[in-house]
Amino acid sequence: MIKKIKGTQDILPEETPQWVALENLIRRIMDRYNFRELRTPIFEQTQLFARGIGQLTDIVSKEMYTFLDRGKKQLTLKPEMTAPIMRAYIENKLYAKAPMNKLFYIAPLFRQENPQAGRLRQFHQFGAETLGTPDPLADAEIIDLTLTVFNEIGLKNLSLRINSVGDPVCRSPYKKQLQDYILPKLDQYCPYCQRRYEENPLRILDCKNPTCARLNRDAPKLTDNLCDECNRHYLKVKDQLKLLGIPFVEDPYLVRGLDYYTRTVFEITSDALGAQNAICGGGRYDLLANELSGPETPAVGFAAGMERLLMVMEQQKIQLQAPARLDVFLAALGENAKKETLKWLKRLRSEGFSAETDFLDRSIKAQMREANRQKARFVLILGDNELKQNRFSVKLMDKGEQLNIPLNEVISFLKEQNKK
RNA sequence: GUGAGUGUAGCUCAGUUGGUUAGAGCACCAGAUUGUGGCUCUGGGGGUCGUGGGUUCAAUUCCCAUCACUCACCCCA
Repeated sequence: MIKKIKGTQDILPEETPQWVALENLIRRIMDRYNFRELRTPIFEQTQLFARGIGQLTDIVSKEMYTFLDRGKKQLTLKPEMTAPIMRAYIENKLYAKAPMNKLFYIAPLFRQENPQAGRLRQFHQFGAETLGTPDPLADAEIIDLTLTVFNEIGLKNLSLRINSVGDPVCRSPYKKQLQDYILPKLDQYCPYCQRRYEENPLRILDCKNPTCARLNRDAPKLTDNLCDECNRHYLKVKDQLKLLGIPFVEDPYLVRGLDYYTRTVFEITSDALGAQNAICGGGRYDLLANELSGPETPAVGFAAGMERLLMVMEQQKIQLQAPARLDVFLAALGENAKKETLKWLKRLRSEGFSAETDFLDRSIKAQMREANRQKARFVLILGDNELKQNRFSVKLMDKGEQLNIPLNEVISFLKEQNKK
């Protein structure tokens, strides 16, 4: 048997309504916040991610699906959306059409990691990016937007953590300061942290190894060493969150994995998930456009994991949409009646009813069972008796009643019933 | 890449201290009700016990290997 690729999932018909409902809700809210959808190709030149996300990040160094096409071009299935959005923004010169662009996406992404609860090789994210302003109000709007989506879904027990990672001006002296603090105890840190020491000492701060966390307790904090501008920015973001009534926790150890972040970073986690408990992450990335040879474009955005959201929703028994119900099941008995079924189905469907019949030549009993299985509201029975009288037997499945309705009145009868 | 756990019916799982025809619940089909669903009752179909090898008179059970899945580490959505 040929099986699906490890870490991928079939989304079965019983699950798709929940997906579609979630997507619709996201689109409605994006519309209210005036973000517009941008769709980009499923693959890109590998260079885009290598330069945009950073060579040293886990995503680029070991998780990308990269391959050569027939022209020996190196391509990569997109592992995240911020770089492609920025590429499209630069390539299509959106900055020239408007001084500021608010964009959103819903897209499948690919990372070659070992799957586990809440982690897949093909997964889906939705997200939004505000391009073209350094204003802390934009940071706050992005955070408010994500929480609005989660609140309207009805999610409970989320927590928002925020931090500022500064900019190159304040980060490099701080890096040195941090390395000076760590160096005397470097041999006590875990092997991963020892490796991070040279390349990315900031990441040592959010190591979850208990020993490392203990050693980090008295480490200098970047938030205490921000330059004036970064500090003012961070204060304004926090002010706005307070004004909006959004509860948050400052986490000086929150350091996000991708290289392009500057200033604001944030993460939203749910206690309903396993080890992979982040449902949303984001922040400001003022330098990415430059990195990709575009015009200087301060930007802020977020990405949220759809599968993880759906997992939390399932745990919290949140159903965005009532399960689908069939309006009408047409049960036909005998050759003469069967000849008429498709014509009647077409009529019912053109009147807006969902309608189905039996294609397996089954008994009336089996057809009724099928109608019940599909939660049909009405069953129209057409047999020899009905044909003789030019009438349908109409069974109201919820009540168990059965009526006799002339053929030419059945549509208006069903419409009348529908109003109740 | 590393570690642990699990593979028995469509699904969830029992079970066999190695022994003839491998079980339950749910689901499916049929009958009780020969033109009527849900509830109930009765019956039925469906399994190379993940795969390959070894030990044995005999393996679904023990041993080895292998594959798949799951969870976790790293990191992330």
